[in-house]
Amino acid sequence: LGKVKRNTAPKPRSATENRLDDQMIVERALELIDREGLEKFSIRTLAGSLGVYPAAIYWYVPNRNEILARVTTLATDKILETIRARTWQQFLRELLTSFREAIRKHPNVATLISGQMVGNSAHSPQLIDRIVAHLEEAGFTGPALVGAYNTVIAAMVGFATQEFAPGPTDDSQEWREVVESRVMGTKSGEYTALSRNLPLLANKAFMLRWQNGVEAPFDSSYPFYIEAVIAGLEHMAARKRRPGRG
Amino acid sequence: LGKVKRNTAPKPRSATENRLDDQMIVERALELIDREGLEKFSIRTLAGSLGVYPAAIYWYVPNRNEILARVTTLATDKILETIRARTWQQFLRELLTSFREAIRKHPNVATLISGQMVGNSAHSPQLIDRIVAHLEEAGFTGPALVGAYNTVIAAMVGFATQEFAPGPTDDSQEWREVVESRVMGTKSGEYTALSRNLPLLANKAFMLRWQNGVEAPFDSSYPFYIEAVIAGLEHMAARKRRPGRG
DNA sequence: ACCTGAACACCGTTCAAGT
DNA sequence: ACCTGAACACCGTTCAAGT
Repeated sequence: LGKVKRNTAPKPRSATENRLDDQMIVERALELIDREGLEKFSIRTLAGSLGVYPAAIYWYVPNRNEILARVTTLATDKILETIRARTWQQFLRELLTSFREAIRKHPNVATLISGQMVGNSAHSPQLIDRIVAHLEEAGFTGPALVGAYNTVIAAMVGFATQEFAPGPTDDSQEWREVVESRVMGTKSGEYTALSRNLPLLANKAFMLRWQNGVEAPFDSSYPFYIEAVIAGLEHMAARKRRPGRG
Repeated sequence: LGKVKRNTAPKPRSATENRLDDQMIVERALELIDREGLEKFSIRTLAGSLGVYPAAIYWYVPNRNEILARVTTLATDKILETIRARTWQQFLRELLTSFREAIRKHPNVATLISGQMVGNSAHSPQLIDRIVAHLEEAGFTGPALVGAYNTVIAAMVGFATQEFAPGPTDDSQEWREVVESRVMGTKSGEYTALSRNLPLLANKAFMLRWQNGVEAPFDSSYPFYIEAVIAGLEHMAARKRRPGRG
């Protein structure tokens, strides 16, 4: 009522926070992305939230992509802390669980992480070192160690980032209609395996759901997935030990 | 020499292509993304490339996100065609290989696919039906079928989209320096497992590379990954058949 | 029905100028 | 050293107007 929208003018900073630095820029960016989503995030809203003009950001950070890269690091850099595993199997179990919990807390960065983090240069050497150490413990050496390492990283990132990635629309009713029209709107009796299992899969499976992991988490699929990944690596480790197999 | 940059004015359409439609919009969009990358893609350059004003696009397509969603579908909708498998294991082997080949041809859409496709509503019911049918063949029913299905989708999308996702910079020398400074720039002797295996992993592993899958594909890691996924699912199928286990 | 031409409300980034 | 204030070169999208 009578309020004027003034996006260009920064709000005054409070007395306690009258100096900017790069850490508070990245932390505030993560807060804003958590709250408003990635699409609404901009340097200008970030600056406004910090009470400065947009150009002030560039004194501390070279560009927007650098902020986003540091946001993904911030969202995932605690995943090692809770892990207390003795065996390599238990380590992987806890690693995948811990990573998923991090994404669950920051679902709006999920797409950033799958898009940037792995291909690029985020995570800490500590994490990489511990993964490699546990895979050596499992018996992997040489090219098999490389394969096992890449399998672990892809497995860690691949599931959870998909599970929690925001849907195509905020309106789950609209999303549901798109899914249903695509799955149902076909000649009856054509996709027999799919339609037979549709009650089981509906809203519980990739490409057949209308809510993302925040509202409808894959809480029973994920343990299955973890055990499948570990069993697969156990099999490959055993295969390595009898090289006559090919 | 003397050329004037005129981004706002559309080039005249040739006589053969003087009518627009949604299919050619999506196809041209994919071409432009393949050629110039996702960051440079815009409705305005797309319109310019088609010889029309930007607003003309909106007669056929509701918004930019819809174009991108249809681009991901276009880039991946042929993956079933080459598959001639008899067993479910061989089907998964060919599926993961075929999906990776699709991403290899369109690396600049990799981040779109991991960000949108799976969480959302892209793929054809045919693909889903065939995956479900082969997992039933493997012996999965009930919640285990859901787990196996989600495992297959996450496995299919997770690795290849990461592998081919564009790096943080076009300059691989710069990328290399970032990776090296992060991995090397630590107290010597601290990350023993990592530094011991660094020659093996360098530029062949996620987070330890400075080229993406286009220049340095994970051609030996991917078969390892496929076999690990299949072996893991075989293990879970066998576990299902003796329910006293757990 | 299909597209133009212009406008609206934004962007990221740069840069001289202030303090 | 750190930030302002304004500008540049873009965006996606809307809409009256043309044909």
